[in-house]
Amino acid sequence: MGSGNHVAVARALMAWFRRSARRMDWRETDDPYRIWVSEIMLQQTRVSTVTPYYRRFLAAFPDVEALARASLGAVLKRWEGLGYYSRARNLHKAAGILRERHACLIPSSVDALMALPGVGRSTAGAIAAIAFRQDVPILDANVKRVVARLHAVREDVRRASVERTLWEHSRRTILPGKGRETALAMMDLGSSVCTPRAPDCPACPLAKWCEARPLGIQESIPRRPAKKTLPHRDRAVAVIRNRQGKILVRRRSESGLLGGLWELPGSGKTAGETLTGALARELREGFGIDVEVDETFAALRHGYSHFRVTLHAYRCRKTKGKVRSSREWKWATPAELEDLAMPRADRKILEQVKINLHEKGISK
DNA sequence: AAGTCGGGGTC
DNA sequence: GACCCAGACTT
Repeated sequence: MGSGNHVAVARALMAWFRRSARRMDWRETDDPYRIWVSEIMLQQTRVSTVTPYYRRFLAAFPDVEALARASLGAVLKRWEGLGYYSRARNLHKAAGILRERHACLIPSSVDALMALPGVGRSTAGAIAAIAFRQDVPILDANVKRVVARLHAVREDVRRASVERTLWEHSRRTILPGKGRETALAMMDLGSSVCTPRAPDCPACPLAKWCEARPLGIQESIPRRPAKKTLPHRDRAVAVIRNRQGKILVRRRSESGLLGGLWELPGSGKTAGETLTGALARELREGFGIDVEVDETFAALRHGYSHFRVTLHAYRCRKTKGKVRSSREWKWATPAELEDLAMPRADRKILEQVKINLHEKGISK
């Protein structure tokens, strides 16, 4: 594409955007805090998924001060089910930094934004462009796809050298003085017209400049990496009730998978072990209690980003010992369990527990 | 550069 | 089932 066409492309994009802009809660505000929250929630997450979470989160934490003051547990509870929980941890941590060092103000420069935990170049660009109306580029999945097709980039778009090229292409789409509108327009175009599969090229305002379209290769850009089959694990989890009918739960480490969430105690099996044997061992080593592993009442398949797991839920009875562990744990009533942030899979297991209790006519 | 990190909508 | 999503961070 000739360099002289960039302004024409940008103008065509703007004209299309004025007719086709999508409406979203976070587009109705100029509050940088709200836009920041939305950008974090939207990382690797669809608009339709985010919307209800965004509303509940902002109702609970309406500004930086409220978020910084809240406990991590309260923040994670509002994030429960949204996934990628490091986003919530980083958001909470960043709020603390903003309160201590920035008088609760969101910085406006890309570099200062990138210094916040959980804010990379793309998110920093989006906040600077949308909240502060700067002429800076973004490169989310939508924009990456649009510019890769526009310039017929056949290489793997994850390669660093290719990514630098795409950033430059994104920068050239900015209509001077219209950084905010350009960013929103490119995202909308990628979301509603230049879609991963079956793009609606006849409706595309950039069709006459698109290099992929005349070659018929638009659907194979960006090039997908070869699919790899995800490993599968089996895991046993225990439902242990004490004499008050409370259930034993423990809190996961704040780093790593599902960090900071509460879960049913459980274990994977190592070589030469049975699943129930591994569960008994984990409870002995991790909590200092002996249990009798009773019947299994649920098996749940669940997929994570890089592996799959089948959770086998066992009812267990404590036969000896008092719970003692270095990890954080508690006996929780059903009502208390509702207030803890838990992984989706564990939540489903507990739903089964409730149903079973109901069927057996046991109250509370 | 490659791996880690969720969950659900959608085809 | 596989693919995809307003990516960041660690190793």
